[in-house]
Order: sequence, then C-alpha cells, then structure tokens
Amino acid sequence: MDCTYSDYGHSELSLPLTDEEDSVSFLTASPSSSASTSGSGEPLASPSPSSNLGRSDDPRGDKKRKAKGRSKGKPQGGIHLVKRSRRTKANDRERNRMHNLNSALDDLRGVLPTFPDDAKLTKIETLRFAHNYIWALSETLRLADHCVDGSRKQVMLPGYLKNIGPPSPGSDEGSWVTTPSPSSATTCTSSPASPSTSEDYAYKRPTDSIFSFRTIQKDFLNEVSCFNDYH
DNA sequence: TAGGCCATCTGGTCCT
DNA sequence: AGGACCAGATGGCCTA
Repeated sequence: MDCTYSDYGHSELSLPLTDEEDSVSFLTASPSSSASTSGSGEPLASPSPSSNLGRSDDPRGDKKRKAKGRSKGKPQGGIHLVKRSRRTKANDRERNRMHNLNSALDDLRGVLPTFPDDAKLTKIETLRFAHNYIWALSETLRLADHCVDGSRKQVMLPGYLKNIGPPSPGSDEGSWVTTPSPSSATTCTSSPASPSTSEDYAYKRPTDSIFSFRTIQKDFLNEVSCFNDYH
C-alpha cells in the first residue's frame, strides 16, 4: 500500500523512527549481533517477547539473526502511527505463526528415526523424510498383511513399530536406494514429493548417513514368520 | 566466495 | 475490521 518502510538492510533508511519503532521488534537482533551488522549502521531493536531469535536449540549454532524487511521500492513517506502499530502487530502474529510451524516441524523431527549425532534435518528434508517414512511403514504393514494368513488380529507389532525411535547406530545396513519399486506404493506416486525413481527413495544427508527402513521391514517380517512358526 | 538454509518483514488475498 | 495465510524480498550464518 502506501506505507512502505525503507529497506532496513540499506543505508537509505530515511524514515524517522518513532518511539514505537525504537522499542518494538520490527527490527530484531540478538545482543551480540551488533558486530555483524551489514554495516549500514541501522538501529537495532530488541526482539519482542514472542520473538525467539538466537534460540539455543538451533543446531547450526547460535545463529544471530537480524531481521531485515524488504522494500518493494515504493515511495516512502510518513507512516501513520496507526498503520505502523497494525503492521507491528501483524509482524508479531506472523512471527508467532512461523514459530508454531517450526515447532510442529520439530515435533515431526522428533518422531522420525534419525541417528542422534546426525545434523538436524532441514525443513524440506524433514517433510520428504516423513513422507518416505510413512510410505515405508505402510508398505511394511501391507506386506505383513499378506504374510499372516489374512488374519490381521493375530499380528503382534514389534517394538520398533509400537515405539518408533532411532535405531541403534550400526544396526542398519540397508539402503532406501534398493527399496521396492514405486509401483508398489499406492498412495504416494502422484505427489511431486513422492519418490519417482529408486534413488528418490533414499534419504541422503549431504555428507553422511543413508537411513533405511528395509531393516525394519525385514525384522518385522521375521517376527511375523517366527510368530507363525510358533503357532 | 558462492550457495544453501533460515528468520523476519511486508503487502496482498481470503476468511470470519 | 481484523486475523490467518501466503509468497516475495532481504540479509545473516554456515559450509564446501
């Protein structure tokens, strides 16, 4: 609209800061980030109470974030305090919304089987991994269904499916790369994120592990087999 | 240093 | 009218 704030990342900041802007969090920075500003010397305000910058749970280290708004190049002018206040509140809501989204992503990371020393999954990795993981579990159940005499009520779920958690390091020798063909998956093939080639089944960290659910599937089938032998 | 990932700001759009 | 959602823009941090 007509109220565009200058690009905080540039020195062309011409908008006089109001008291509100001085104290409210549309500019944010951690206390130690002042030495790493862009050099524009723009004023930095403290994060709002809802802000979560410099979180200690950031595995990439205590990244010092300094929020930088964008400019659409619209003409700058005086900003009405009402609009300024509205914008600030909207920013807080948006920040909170994104924090909730990230929290949900963290919850999702928590139920995905990864090695403890693995680097934290990125957002896109988390989503793709979860997608593949669900597919693998579904496939495991489907195969188990075929192996148990059609009698599902007798199937005893193994512990790793009752309580999903990271497998012990070194216990997994398989690879998603060799998982069954996509044609056996009935629900994931239409999604853009669905694996479309055998290689897409692999969850690969850039530098380290490939985690496989083949072992889980194999163990599961072994248990089913033992169960049938026993009875 | 380039590229990836991320947090934040921002304006537009849709919904209640 | 105000909030939720979205996508674009921007710049910081980190790694190869």
